[in-house]
Amino acid sequence: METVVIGLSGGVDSSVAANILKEQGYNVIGLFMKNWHDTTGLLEGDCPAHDDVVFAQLVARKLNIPFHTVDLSKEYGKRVVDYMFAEYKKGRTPNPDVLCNREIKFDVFIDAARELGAEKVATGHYCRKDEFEKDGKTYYRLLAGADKNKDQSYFLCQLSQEQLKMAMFPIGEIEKPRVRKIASDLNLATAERKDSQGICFVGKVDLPTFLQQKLDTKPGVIIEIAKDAELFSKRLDMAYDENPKDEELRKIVRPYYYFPKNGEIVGQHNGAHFYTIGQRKGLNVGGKKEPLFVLSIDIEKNIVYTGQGHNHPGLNRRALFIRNDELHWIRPDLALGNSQEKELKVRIRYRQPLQKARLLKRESGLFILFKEKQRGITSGQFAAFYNGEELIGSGVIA
RNA sequence: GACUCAGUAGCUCAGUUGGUAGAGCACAUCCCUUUUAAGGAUGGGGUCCUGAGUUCGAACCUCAGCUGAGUCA
Repeated sequence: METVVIGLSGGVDSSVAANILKEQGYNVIGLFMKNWHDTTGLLEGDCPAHDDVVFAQLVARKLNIPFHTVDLSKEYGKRVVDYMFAEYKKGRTPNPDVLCNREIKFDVFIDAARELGAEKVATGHYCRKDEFEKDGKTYYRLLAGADKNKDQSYFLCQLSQEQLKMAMFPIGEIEKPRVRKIASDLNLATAERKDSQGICFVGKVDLPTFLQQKLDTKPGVIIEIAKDAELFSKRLDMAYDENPKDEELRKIVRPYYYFPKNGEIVGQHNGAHFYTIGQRKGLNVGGKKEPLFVLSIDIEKNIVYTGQGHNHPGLNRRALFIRNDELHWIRPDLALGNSQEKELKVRIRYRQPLQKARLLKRESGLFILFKEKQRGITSGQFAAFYNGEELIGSGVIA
């Protein structure tokens, strides 16, 4: 009987996942991890994370499986939270949960699970996995969850074959309403619990407040760039099917760089690094016909550039770039070689409908050209590439 | 110095031949969502520049004043 350690979070998904494993005949062990103790900037009054361990334990008892806890907060702080602050400081917008999966749930957590005798590790993610042989070698595939609405494969876009090999996703084949139903049929304490939100283990925080722990406030100006600003008309654009030269690729992939003379001052902010591209709320600038969105932040000069309306040219871009050292293939056998190209589906944020795109690999990195212009392409976020249902790679947007 | 125009929610403005006010943006809350965002719903908020007058009744009419913008000398 194979031993599987399931990460019990105190939510429904992992509860039901544990039950499914049990029914499938595995030797199941529940392991709860506590990764964060601070509550700075936490929203929602009381701290719901405090109850999580209690719920996890209740579920383990109900399912009659051993229950353990582990404190990985030191590693979490070092490998996820520090990265977060560092990225924001650089003016990028990180995705801590993608890192959390790569560095914690499918790394140090696996180590902890192994100490309990785990041969496999399971989580309550909505995604699927399968495997196949090629040239005598086993390859693992990360697939979207059967519940299209809940598919969480995006958050696992940085996993390796090694990590995938150990992983099991018991609820990947079923839909959320069914998960709820199973939980309530089993009378699990977590059946009615609200889905968790916010940063994994940290919770729903007010970002500026949270970031102020380590990042200083610094007053600066908000500048509005008109829709018809000259720099937009000078911008290179190209048809999706065109065959671009390398030089054109480099141009089209570049974010817009603004200067104060390109627009006019419309307000004040407390630190450009507290904002992200595409953001609308929190600018505190009124008197406009259409809402103002952040187009760009300049960390050096501490300026937030904004533009009016969803269709602002500065907000919608055709292409993005991923550096070689920030490019990751879940399926190394499908990695594009330099000068190779492939049409795939890409998403640049969780739950975004997949977008048709051309991936062009060059010596300097990977260029992604979208069929439709994309809103809020943001440096530091992850672009994930799908071949049908399968997530084959990802990278950090430069 | 004269004249013209303007002064209405935090901002930009609309408004009824006179019956005590609205829209967009901003903001708040909730929903959605294991990132950042976006999106959806709901909501709070106004001595209608000040004073006097006309009127049953004025933010809308009259007069004076204050403030701002502009034009002409």
